[in-house]
Amino acid sequence: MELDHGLCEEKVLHEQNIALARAELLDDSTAILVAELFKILGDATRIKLMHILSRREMCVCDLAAAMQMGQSAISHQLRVLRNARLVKYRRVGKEAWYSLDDDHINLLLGQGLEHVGHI
Amino acid sequence: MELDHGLCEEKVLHEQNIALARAELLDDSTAILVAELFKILGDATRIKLMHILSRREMCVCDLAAAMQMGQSAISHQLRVLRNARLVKYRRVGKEAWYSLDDDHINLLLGQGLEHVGHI
DNA sequence: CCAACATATGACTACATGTTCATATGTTAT
DNA sequence: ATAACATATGAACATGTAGTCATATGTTGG
Repeated sequence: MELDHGLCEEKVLHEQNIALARAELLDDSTAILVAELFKILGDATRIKLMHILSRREMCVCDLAAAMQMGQSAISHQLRVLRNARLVKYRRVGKEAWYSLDDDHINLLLGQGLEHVGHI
Repeated sequence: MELDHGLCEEKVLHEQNIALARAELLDDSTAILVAELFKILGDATRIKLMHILSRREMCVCDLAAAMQMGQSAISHQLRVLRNARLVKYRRVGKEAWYSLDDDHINLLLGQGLEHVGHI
């Protein structure tokens, strides 16, 4: 990391911008939190899972069948979503029924779909 | 990928859920597009860059100075954002002034910040 | 208790990704 | 033309991640 490299030429104008940008800079922890949220949304499998779960509660085995993927892969991804509190689940006997944790996350998903023009 | 493993026990109930989920499944290309969008938002450096650019137009060298990072790293990240059409830039002499491409992306950023409770 | 089943998890592999270093490209002023 | 500067880019390296396989955990019915 090359910290103290010189500023640009037009010192007067640019230093003001730099100072302002620095003052308003997102602090590391916040940036990391937001990035981690988006990172979790940044996988097609998880997107599909969440899209399914936004419509109905499903158990792991059925999710695997619907997505035509192995149970283990689905389970691993559900753990990621669980850890990020994006999905919740309840146990019914040997089955685990998953659903979206709240509507806020559904809103984000919708915004994403809207942005790529598929809504 | 273990495609044809058996369904769960409660065939009747579950098969309906599976069929519905399959019918409403996001198609691959859409899921990948959305995932790629979120993936790009899934990095703290890019989040900070976009946060800065949501407030004011900045040139590469000043962004590097404000974020205390090397010019090359910033430039690489700006290219990622550029390719995803999340930022735009205009050349002024030797400088390149970057800004957010539109407000929609700013909305997504805000939603993310809101979700992690930092707004 | 035991067998069958649903889910979770650890280890491993293949692949993607962020930063750095060195260098190329392109612009301006002399 | 040349030097100084701002930006872009390629290669290399370190780290992270998604899926697979094998297996563990935990539940239900016999």
